[in-house]
Amino acid sequence: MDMTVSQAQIKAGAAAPKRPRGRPRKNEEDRGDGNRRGELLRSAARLFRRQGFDATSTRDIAAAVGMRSGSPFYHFESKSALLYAVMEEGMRSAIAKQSAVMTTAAAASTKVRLDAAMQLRALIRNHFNILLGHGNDFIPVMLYEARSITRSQRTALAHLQSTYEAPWTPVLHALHASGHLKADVKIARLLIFGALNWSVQWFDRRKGVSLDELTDESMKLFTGAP
Amino acid sequence: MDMTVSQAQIKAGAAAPKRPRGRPRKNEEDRGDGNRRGELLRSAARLFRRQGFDATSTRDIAAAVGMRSGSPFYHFESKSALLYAVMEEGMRSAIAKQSAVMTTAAAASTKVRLDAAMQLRALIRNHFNILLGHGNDFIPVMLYEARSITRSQRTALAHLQSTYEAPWTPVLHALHASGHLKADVKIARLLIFGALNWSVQWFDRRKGVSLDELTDESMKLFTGAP
DNA sequence: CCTACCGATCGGTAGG
DNA sequence: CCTACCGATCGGTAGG
Repeated sequence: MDMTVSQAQIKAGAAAPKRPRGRPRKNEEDRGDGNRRGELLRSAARLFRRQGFDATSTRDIAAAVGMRSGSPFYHFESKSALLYAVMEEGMRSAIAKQSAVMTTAAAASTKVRLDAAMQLRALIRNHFNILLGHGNDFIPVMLYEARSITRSQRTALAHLQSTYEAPWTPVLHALHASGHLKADVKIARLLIFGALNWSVQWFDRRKGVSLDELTDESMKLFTGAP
Repeated sequence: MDMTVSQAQIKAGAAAPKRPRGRPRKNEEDRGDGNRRGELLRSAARLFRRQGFDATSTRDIAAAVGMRSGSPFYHFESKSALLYAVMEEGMRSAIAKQSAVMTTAAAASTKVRLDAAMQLRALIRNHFNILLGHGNDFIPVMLYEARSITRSQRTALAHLQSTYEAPWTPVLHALHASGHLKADVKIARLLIFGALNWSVQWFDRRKGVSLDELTDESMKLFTGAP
């Protein structure tokens, strides 16, 4: 720390004292607001969503957080590692929000056996929020840029997606058993996710319809009752 | 035609006889199987769908039809003009197929007032075929690469899309009036298209489920009855 | 995290 | 439709 220049010079041929190289340790990058990695993730998500992955250069991302062109590679191995990080962060956050919502829904219910329709409503409402809520670019990026990650990354993501989708299946089975859902559960789940996910393409926050209304209409469409 | 070299040389400074330059006339490019433009369109559609627009180079497309790197620009002004041509061709073909289907459905019916559920079924079945049928890459490209065309191209496409969607609205209104569709018609249409369009992401032709089954389950999900 | 840079690739064009 | 080419941009890296 207090080593003088002359002392350093005595070690002839030894490396001069440098700032640490390489990517920062996990607990370094996660703490505080000096979280440049997080800023990169958020900016990358916004740009990837707006322009697409291929049309966004690492220079664009660097500029968005006030860095020079080469600096994102201090935080991420490659551009596609950055894309995958956006997707993974999006899925982890979505899974966390969904469990919180389901826990709350369960606690609010006075019945031992939860009403399946109410649960589906909670799942759909939360899903719309994840897709369309303000500043939520991570999941849209995951949905529409899956082509640009490697096969093994896709496999890893598929596990997170299974975790996310898991709570939907028993709810749909219950609704099928009670006659509220007529279609085959497996295909219904795929069609329902499609209907919801596609909203990213047309939903306009400024145009009147609220996420609650969207949820009501979805429930009517899929189960015949709000 | 029979002008000799010496005759040509007499016209000092005049342009020597050349093969015609520029893009071919409309009636030239549309006739016969020497339709290189059509081959370019089909190959571009396949590559754009597989790899995405940005990840596909004009060299890839040229190679796919056995051309050299610069030759696609003989047929199309630019790469994005090629993309737009794929989308437009996709929409025109889809509109044509849909009208044919609706005409047939009307002719097959003995009732003056067509059954709305039967019409919706026909529309959905045809839509699945357009999305998932063998070699149909044009519409998937249109659905997932809209970001890469210009605003004015998007406006032009929107007109074609309105034409395509037009027959759906009265059918959905009829089903709403008869109580088979509970949701708001406008939102229902958006959600239904989402459910269908998303199938491009997960449908696997080799995995058992047929387009007819998919249509049945869709009808059950949206109207409660196959 | 910055400076300075490299090799590769890409859309597009002139001229035949 | 081919040949030969150009300018621009891009992901990524060495070294500090």
